[in-house]
Amino acid sequence: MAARGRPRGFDRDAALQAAMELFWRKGFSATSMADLCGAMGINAPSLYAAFGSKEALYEAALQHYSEAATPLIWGAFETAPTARDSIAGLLMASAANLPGTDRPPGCMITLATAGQEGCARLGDLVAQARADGEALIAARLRRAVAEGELRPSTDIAALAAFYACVQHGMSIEARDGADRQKLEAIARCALSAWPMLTGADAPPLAGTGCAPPAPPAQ
Amino acid sequence: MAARGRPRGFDRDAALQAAMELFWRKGFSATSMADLCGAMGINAPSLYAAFGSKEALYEAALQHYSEAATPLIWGAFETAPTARDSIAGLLMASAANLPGTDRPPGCMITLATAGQEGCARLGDLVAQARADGEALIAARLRRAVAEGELRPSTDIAALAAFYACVQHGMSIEARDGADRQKLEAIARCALSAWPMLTGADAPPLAGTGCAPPAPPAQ
DNA sequence: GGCATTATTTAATGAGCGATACAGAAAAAG
DNA sequence: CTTTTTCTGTATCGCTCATTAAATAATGCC
Repeated sequence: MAARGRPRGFDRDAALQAAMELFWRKGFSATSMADLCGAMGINAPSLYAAFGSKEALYEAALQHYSEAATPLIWGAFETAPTARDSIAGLLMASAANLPGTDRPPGCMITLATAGQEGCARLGDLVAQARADGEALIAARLRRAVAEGELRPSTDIAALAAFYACVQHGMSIEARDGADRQKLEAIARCALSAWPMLTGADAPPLAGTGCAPPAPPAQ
Repeated sequence: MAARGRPRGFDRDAALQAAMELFWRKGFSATSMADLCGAMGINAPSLYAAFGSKEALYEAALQHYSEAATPLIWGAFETAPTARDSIAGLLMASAANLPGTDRPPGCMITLATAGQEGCARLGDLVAQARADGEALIAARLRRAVAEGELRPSTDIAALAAFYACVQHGMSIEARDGADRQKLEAIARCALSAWPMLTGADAPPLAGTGCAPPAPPAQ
């Protein structure tokens, strides 16, 4: 089937890339249609014809981001020989890629706040993507237990939450200007807990002096 | 001096509290004047007379938040007998207070994105507040070195960045629905690295299998 | 009482928002 | 060629945004 009618006068992928960078940097609601049209080099009707709406364009930009960023951050996660290597690779790749030299700093998914900005559907989308990351870590740890790398008593949920938390925090640090060296230092600190978290049968940090729960306040 | 003129018909602190919760939950630009007026129970001119502008109101709300939240999170930080206790208390208090049961989840300062939303002044304000938190941790660690608790070779910058990163990440987890138990598990994991990070003269994680730096991509 | 001062309500301001109607332009199909 | 189809530019839609002018109401001071 041939392309009927007047051909599109712009590169759809390049326009999507420009929209992604803008959404990534400024968030959903702070990015206006005028901003988008300016960065994409097209007028509003072309944008609507190609992407449907501002919300649909954000969704496409998120997909585009995920396809570009996932192999960089998670590329070696499943193929690494040990769970320890998987997580070390994840954190080190995050440290290498999150500082924004030519790109916006931090992870677009981690820093997205579309849910608070009134658009519940987009908020669920990015929250789900964040949860998927933690689930990937947990699945890798479960596999390590099944393969005998980790003890069955390993607190998988706690480890997955911890390393996901560190990776999320690194996006905030990156957005505040942290460079690669600083993020790598953070990653090394987080990884230094690995033997303690996986080497003992006792629950992590038992008897290390943490105060008992106090009633939540504020 | 007596109060001349018609007295104010609303409670300024209660209105500020309502504005704070709205900004906290939705961010600066996604919170409209109509939202604020509705939550504060006043009309726009009263808001402008009492606070000056939307931006000034955000600044006042941030100040109000800081005064209310700082003692809860950082209250025992300086008085704790050891740096280890200071940081454990910081993370455990964060775990106790960040899950939003009756309040918005996560830390207002950590999650603030006003800078990306076009208002540079407010962005600098919250970024500075985040940097201040890390500086507090670093100062506490320096004190611990001076008092002999920690070795002079301790990598203070790395430790401060790491624990600040974990605390920042906890706000993202809290906003995604993490409860107190989950955040406490994260805190325990982070604290379990303490002996490794402070017990050796060697730089943290030397020879623990972290890949050498690769060229940043994406 | 009347006057000065301050707060409140109502209503309106201009600007910017996301989204579209319409006409013209560029291609394939007949 | 004409017709059909699709894209592009201009101009605008109705709406919401933050902000404010004007009029009214409530207090202290005289």
